[in-house]
Amino acid sequence: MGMGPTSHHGHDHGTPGGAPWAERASGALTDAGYRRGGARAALIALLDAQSCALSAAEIEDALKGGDGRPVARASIYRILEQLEALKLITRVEVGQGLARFEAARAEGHHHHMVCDDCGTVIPFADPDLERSIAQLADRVAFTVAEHDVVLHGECRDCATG
Amino acid sequence: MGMGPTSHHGHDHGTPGGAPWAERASGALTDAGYRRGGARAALIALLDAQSCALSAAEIEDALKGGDGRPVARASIYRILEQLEALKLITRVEVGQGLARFEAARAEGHHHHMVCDDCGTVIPFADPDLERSIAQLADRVAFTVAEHDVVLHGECRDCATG
DNA sequence: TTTCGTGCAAATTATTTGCACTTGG
DNA sequence: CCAAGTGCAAATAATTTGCACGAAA
Repeated sequence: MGMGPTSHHGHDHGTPGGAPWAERASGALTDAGYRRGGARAALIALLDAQSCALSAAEIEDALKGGDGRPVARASIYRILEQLEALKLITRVEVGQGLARFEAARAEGHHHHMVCDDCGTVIPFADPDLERSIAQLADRVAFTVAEHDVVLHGECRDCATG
Repeated sequence: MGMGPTSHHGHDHGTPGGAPWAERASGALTDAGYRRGGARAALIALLDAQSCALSAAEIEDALKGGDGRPVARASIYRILEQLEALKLITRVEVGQGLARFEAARAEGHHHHMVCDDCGTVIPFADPDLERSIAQLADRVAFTVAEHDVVLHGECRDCATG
């Protein structure tokens, strides 16, 4: 239950240019007693480079395609499970029958729009929406740890063309 | 594209006691050219009696357990697919690796809280949240047809006991 | 009767697990 | 050296599909 390698405390917003998430993830894994492993490092690097959620299959393909080293599907799922347990990544299900995963960064909180026509997933952020959810979370007889908002519809390309 | 049995127009909130959804569903199916079928009727009746989303397995068990007549799993999925295509039901995915379905009633719009501990799914409604989503929908370069909000955390029972 | 609806069983797809081999500490 | 990390292939779980029979129009 360490605080992580660096001396940050509480939130850690900002730092938009660099990407401390990969470091934080590696540190948290070490703290949790995990060893260093090639597959895991490749997966973390890939997730860190994404701006939105990827499915296990997409991760496998990206790593196979030279964007890191190839990692077996089973390892991908196992690593994703570990990362999720440590809250380092977030699982996103948008109704396509598969799960997507993305780095959980305090500063990059967002939700998703899904084009039910072409399947594209587009991220978006909205402070007002977050405020509504925060207020709601205080009122319900339920301890809210996370929340997900998914908008379904048609993306501009599908609506236009 | 009928308006349904009664002469409502625009929103139709209220009608809490009766349940015109089953009728509307049957009517829409007939309009769409479907015949009348026992399995489908049983499924519609079951969905109409629920206050929240059920999974395919739960539907199968409920129907097998005397709450209607037994329906084969394949038929359940096929019927759910038809109902979803006609927007008569809504598919809800809350991150448990399975899909849930519920009647799409204009007057009963709500979202879901999922206890990540015991798996219970609890419905809730919040006008302020809806307002935020409606405003957001107007601003984005995306045609929003539906939306889903899922709160993850711990239910009162799991937090207390 | 003629087409659609339904059940059963096999097929698919996403994900998990078992086990042998490799590697980090 | 030893336990943890990883790959491969088989096992599961949810959902879909093919085909034959029964029912609605």
